Amino acid sequence: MGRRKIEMKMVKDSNSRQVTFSKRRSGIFKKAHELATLCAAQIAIVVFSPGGKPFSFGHPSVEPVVERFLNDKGKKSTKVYNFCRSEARLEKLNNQLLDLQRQLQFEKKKEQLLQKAMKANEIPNLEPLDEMSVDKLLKFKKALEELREKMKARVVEMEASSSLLLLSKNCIQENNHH
Amino acid sequence: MGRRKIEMKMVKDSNSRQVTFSKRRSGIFKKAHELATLCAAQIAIVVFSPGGKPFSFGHPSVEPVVERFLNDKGKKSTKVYNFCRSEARLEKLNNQLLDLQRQLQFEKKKEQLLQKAMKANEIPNLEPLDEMSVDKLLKFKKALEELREKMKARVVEMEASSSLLLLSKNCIQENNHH
DNA sequence: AACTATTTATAAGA
DNA sequence: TTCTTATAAATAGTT
Repeated sequence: MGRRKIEMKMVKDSNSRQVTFSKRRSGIFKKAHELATLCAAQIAIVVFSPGGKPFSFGHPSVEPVVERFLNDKGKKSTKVYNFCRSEARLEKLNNQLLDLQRQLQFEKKKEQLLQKAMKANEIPNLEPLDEMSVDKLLKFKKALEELREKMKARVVEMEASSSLLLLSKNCIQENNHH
Repeated sequence: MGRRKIEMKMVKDSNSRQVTFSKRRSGIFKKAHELATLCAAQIAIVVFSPGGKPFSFGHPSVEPVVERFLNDKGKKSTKVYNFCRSEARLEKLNNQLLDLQRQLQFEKKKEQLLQKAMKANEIPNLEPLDEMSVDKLLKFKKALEELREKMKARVVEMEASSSLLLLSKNCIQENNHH
């Protein structure tokens, strides 16, 4: 879209990347506004710039749309939902960790390549990144997984007993939107 | 965009509206994918069709991006919510993750500096940066070890409190602001 | 679902 | 940075 067709790869130059990000972000937000207007649709967008700065667009606003989406997704619960939520959050943490691991390893590789290149150019070398970061991340992940398994077992057990309890106390379960 | 320019009002005919929604939704998702690819950006979109059906796009996926956004927000604003004990613990895990993300940002910045240095054919003073990196990694290791201990404690606590939960209709909340 | 006449988005340049 | 503009891309109405 523009003077030239561009390859669908990450823009290497950091300045150009920031410019491209700004232009395209506003383009997407405009499209989102149009979609909401034309179709009476709810939409939420959150995006982080390459520098990690958050931007968002929401119609009517981000939070209710996101909440609705997350609630629609995984729901079966009674009042034990606090524990289910905890369990769900653990899974999210797990996913985030996996992401971080991948990103850290990716960064490490890139750094190694850069260091090689610098060596070839007779530029003083940098200390390699400590392996510890990735190792500890892996252990952390394992611990989280173990914890999650224990919680899962516990939650299932509690769901069974507490739904009986709640029934006897005339509690209304939340609706499942599906 | 198309054979005719259209007014930016809700499309009245329900069939046309659904068609417009589908076309534009896929257009936006495509743009989002391009933004993520070109700019190495994280993006999450959730949208409900006029009929209330949910659609989503996420790079790397919806949940971590939304979580990150919500966490960022919570950092800036006053805490409105009370958390159950277990959730307060989880929030600490979240904070640890945010720290990891900052760590990652740091590595990325370092990398950018390396690239700049190579481009400019100059040798910047990289030694302080490198020392800082090692120092942060050591702190990171310590934090992870503490975290593992906390999680172990938390499992024990959960197992104890789950029996209490069964006797209580509502989640026992408590302020957890130290 | 496919097709195009148009409109819209945007990459590069100023 | 903001604006301009040539070109790529999206899409409204049609088949």
